[in-house]
Amino acid sequence: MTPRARTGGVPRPTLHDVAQVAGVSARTVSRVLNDEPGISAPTRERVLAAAAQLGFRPNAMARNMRVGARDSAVGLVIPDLANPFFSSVAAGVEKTIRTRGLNLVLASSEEDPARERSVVNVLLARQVAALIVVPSAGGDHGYLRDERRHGLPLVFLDRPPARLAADTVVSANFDGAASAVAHLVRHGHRRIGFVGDVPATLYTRRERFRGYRHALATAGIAVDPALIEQGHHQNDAVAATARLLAVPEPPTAIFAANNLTCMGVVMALARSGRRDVAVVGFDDFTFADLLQPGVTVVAQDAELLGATAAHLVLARMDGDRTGARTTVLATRLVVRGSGELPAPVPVPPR
Amino acid sequence: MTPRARTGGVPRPTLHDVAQVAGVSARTVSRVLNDEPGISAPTRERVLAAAAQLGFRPNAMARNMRVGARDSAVGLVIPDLANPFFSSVAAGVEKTIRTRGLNLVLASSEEDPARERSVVNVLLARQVAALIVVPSAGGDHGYLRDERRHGLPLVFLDRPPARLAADTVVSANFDGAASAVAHLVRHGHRRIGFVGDVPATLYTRRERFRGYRHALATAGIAVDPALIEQGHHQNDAVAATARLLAVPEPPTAIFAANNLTCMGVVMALARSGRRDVAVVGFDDFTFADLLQPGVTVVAQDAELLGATAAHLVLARMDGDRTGARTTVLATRLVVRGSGELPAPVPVPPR
DNA sequence: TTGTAAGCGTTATCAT
DNA sequence: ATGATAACGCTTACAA
Repeated sequence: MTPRARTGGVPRPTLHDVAQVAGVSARTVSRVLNDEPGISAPTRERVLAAAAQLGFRPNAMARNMRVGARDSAVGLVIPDLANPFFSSVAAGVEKTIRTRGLNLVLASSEEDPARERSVVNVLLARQVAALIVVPSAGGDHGYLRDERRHGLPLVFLDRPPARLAADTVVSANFDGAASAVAHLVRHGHRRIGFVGDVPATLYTRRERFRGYRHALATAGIAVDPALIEQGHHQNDAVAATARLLAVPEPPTAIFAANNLTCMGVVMALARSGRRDVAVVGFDDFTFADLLQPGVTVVAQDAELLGATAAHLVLARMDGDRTGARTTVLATRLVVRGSGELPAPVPVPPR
Repeated sequence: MTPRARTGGVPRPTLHDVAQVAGVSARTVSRVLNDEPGISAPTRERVLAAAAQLGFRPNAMARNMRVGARDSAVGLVIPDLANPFFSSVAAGVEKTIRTRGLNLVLASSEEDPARERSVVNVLLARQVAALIVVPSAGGDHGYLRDERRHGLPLVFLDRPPARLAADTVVSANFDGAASAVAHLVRHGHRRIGFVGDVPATLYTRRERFRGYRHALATAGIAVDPALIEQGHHQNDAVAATARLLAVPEPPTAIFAANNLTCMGVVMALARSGRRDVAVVGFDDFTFADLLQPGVTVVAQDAELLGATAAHLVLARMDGDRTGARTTVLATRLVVRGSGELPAPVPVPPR
């Protein structure tokens, strides 16, 4: 009757219990279970039998502690599990790390820096072998400097950290956005609306907005503040689109800066029966090709983003001690129709 | 120079290191960090300062081991992280357990019973506080009987376990499917195709097929094997739909037994320009309401499914020792247009 | 108010 | 080929 404060039920058998049943020492059981050499066949048999009979399961916590190794888990912090972009990222991470027998521990920060820090601390206390973080806007990651010094593989994903130099994997947000807007310009548009993420301080939002402005500037088009809107959820974007269409000289095209806003823009246009407004979105989504017209997007590969971060983690675990690096993954313009709608008023020839 | 086999870098400071710097014993540091009473203010200060200076982080593994508690994590095994249904389930679990300070450890089984068993073993070795499993078809969960005996809260989700009595949370698959098909019958259809999950042995597939047959039988319609198809991925369902439309007396309506197959069916119909075939799907999906026509579905609440399983886990952790129970969550028919297309040939009056 | 010793379940070291 | 003992980092008696 050991005084173990378990959830209830019979206490779980330990190595010693197995040893006792098998009539050997704990060390021997350990040897057998770890396939160490120098064990006689009969002993081996007896130990295995005893373990099976008791339903023995090694305690990985105790093992890790003794071996001084960190846990065999990689922590991943994402802002929102229900957003398909982030769940694809998670899938990419999981597929990559499990080739090395590592597990995924997932936590959600709800896009809140305080909560992000709290879950990061929990993961670190659990001795995760590495940490991948999609940082929330407004955070400060200086507190992770020590961890890096202590050798923790730490990679930031989709957005760079604040006040800390660390490995980072991001999409080519600026280039992608610029190419999207240039695409619209090429189709004759000069009044191009922007519907961005929230908050406006978010890295991806800022970069994509830079790309938007750059493409306009390149085309000699002035940025009209009346054409700049935002909204994080679909419904916000629906409202934003309505506002855009109501300005005195409304846009003939809209660039939607992420998957959710793009869905909102598309919804708003579909509901109001406007099939003349061109749309290009950032980040692809299911059914973008089935809508009428198909939605032209700048696609980023979410799984690849996750896999790339995971590979970086593995390299660090393998002893790569080179300086922090930033990897930028190219985006790809996927032409489907909505981005090729011509501007209604033909551009006058030069 | 302690001989710790860390990933590299400086070894991490321990309680003793902090004690040494603060000039107190480890016990005192422990007291301060756990806010135990009986500590003088100055000592407290010094300890806190030392901990901060060293960047000390308590080792949760060591703590749990001593306290005899299990890990503060709940393990969740799902077949596929990239499937929005399962990521919503995960979101529901996460939101619920974090109200109790528990973390989510997620693993993917790839719908493979062998892999499922392997990841379950890894999670158990990690001493997860509880386990929620979406079991793959063809598995045998008898090996978990001991765990239940040892008091491990264990809940099966979306599908029941094989060869084991344990808590289970599922949707009303039979009822939902039957109501979907009855809905089509009500709109005059008598040639109703079925596009099911893969494998055909999958619990949800079997239940939904039972519902399909039941609804047909109730309407006095014989099941025509030529109208039964299947496909797990969208593309398979696209092909399945094409085959259905090619049979001598093709269906005027299709019941798609899950979200992916439904997307495939809708895609196939959209691409072939068939707007006359009615469709009802099982499980809702984004944009189902934006397509032309909107897709009528039997919606199940994936997040609620996850939350319900998590609540069951919490109850078990709180000491609920009653027998294994099965919870069935109702589905809801969401009418959007595709399921209300009338059968082209009017049904002759009786 | 603070410290000492023991022990959680495992593995490493050194014997035998 | 096998075992006794210490140790991993922490908390819980029990002293002082």
